[in-house]
Amino acid sequence: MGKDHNTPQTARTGRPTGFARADAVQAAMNFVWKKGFLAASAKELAEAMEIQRSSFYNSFGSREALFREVLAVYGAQAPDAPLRQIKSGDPVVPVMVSVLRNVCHIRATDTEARGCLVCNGVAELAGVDDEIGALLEKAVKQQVSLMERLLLQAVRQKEMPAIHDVAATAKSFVAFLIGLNILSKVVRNEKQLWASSRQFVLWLGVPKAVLS
Amino acid sequence: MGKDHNTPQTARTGRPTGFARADAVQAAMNFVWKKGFLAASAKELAEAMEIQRSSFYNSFGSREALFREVLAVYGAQAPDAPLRQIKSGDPVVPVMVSVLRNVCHIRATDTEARGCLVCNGVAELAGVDDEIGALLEKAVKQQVSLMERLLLQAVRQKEMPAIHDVAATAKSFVAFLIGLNILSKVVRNEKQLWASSRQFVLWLGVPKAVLS
DNA sequence: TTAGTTTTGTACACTTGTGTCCAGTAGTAC
DNA sequence: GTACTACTGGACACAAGTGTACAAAACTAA
Repeated sequence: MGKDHNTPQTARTGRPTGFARADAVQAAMNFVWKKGFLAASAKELAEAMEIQRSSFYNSFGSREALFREVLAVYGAQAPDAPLRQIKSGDPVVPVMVSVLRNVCHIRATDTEARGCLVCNGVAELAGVDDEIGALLEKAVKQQVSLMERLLLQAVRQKEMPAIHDVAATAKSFVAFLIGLNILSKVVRNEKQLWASSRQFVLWLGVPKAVLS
Repeated sequence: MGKDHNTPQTARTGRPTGFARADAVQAAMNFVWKKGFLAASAKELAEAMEIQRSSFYNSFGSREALFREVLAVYGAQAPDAPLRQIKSGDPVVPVMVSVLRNVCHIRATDTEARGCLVCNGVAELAGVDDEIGALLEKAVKQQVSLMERLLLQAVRQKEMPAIHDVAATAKSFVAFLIGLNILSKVVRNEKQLWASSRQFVLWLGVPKAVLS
């Protein structure tokens, strides 16, 4: 019958899978992160994951299906993930600041200078790929909505001064964050990246005291 | 003898080239802009340029050589080109503002939502491709240096208030510009893009009067 | 016209990648 | 042990792309 590709659970019968799915997805993520989505062929992906191409197709079905899993994993471990965990009532500004600081640190210490997988992906696939491209576009739009919510919350909680146009400020923040991630592929100095980011949050009206 | 690939001049003897080189480069640019550098095969490029593959290799030598010409053409017609024309003594802030406004306009009205060729290219090739990737990285670094020079000039000419850390501010500007270009592939509304950009230049300390 | 020069159409000999198929292998359930 | 099931290695038949080679074509100069 139709094979269950997206089956995280181990089947209770039959020959067991000869590899850990999570490890394989992680390996695929690292490969795509470096090479880009389109340039990563099924052959190369299978090699990077240390599995056969037949196992690749059997377990994941297609490159696109794997990419969806890769993006889910990336989203959970990306430096901006803490922003998505903020609940109503939680402090916002300290998280925003630490996320920015972390982006600078992680991007600058990545010896391969890969930047952000989502940012790279949007640059590569938005408007080109209907499946993964659309997924990435959605991620960016959600990031914008999230920032609108968080900025409103921060103002309401008196963590920062009033904002005239929250929608515009949210987009400025997302634009800066994307640009920072791309720029980090070229400017490899953490202090310099942080100096720019620090500047940016001060413009937002974040009190200097929050910057430790 | 070794063929002169990068020969813009028409040879004075032999069979004449059956196509206009500038048009072919323009067609290649539009193709790469949409598809990306790595995904553009010599075959597809030749088709897009409406020439034979043999003519392609004969006239340009390689994909990389063509890409270099493409980038030169792009650089001259990109919306941020006016920044590179500013001489010492020229006004800076009006140009900065009009460049940002133009980026918003051009990106939003591009029906293919291709964003910026250089930004896309950096996301795709920085740290991966030694030839074109390195060229793009250089372009970004030059943009940072240029902004340092222009910000200093603007302050000196009393077009904007003093800046504490010019290097950091220049990088913030470049990061925002890159991010804006990437974001424009997802946020397709010119007014929204401009609202964010307007916000950003106000943070820079540009007087509201300059924003017409 | 003839010689000299350069471009162009087509073909060649690869290399790389694709998705599928299936026998063989390695487990579980009874 | 005997079913039953699912994963794996290797092969297959294409499809696409690479860079080069070379004769025919198309021009200039003498």
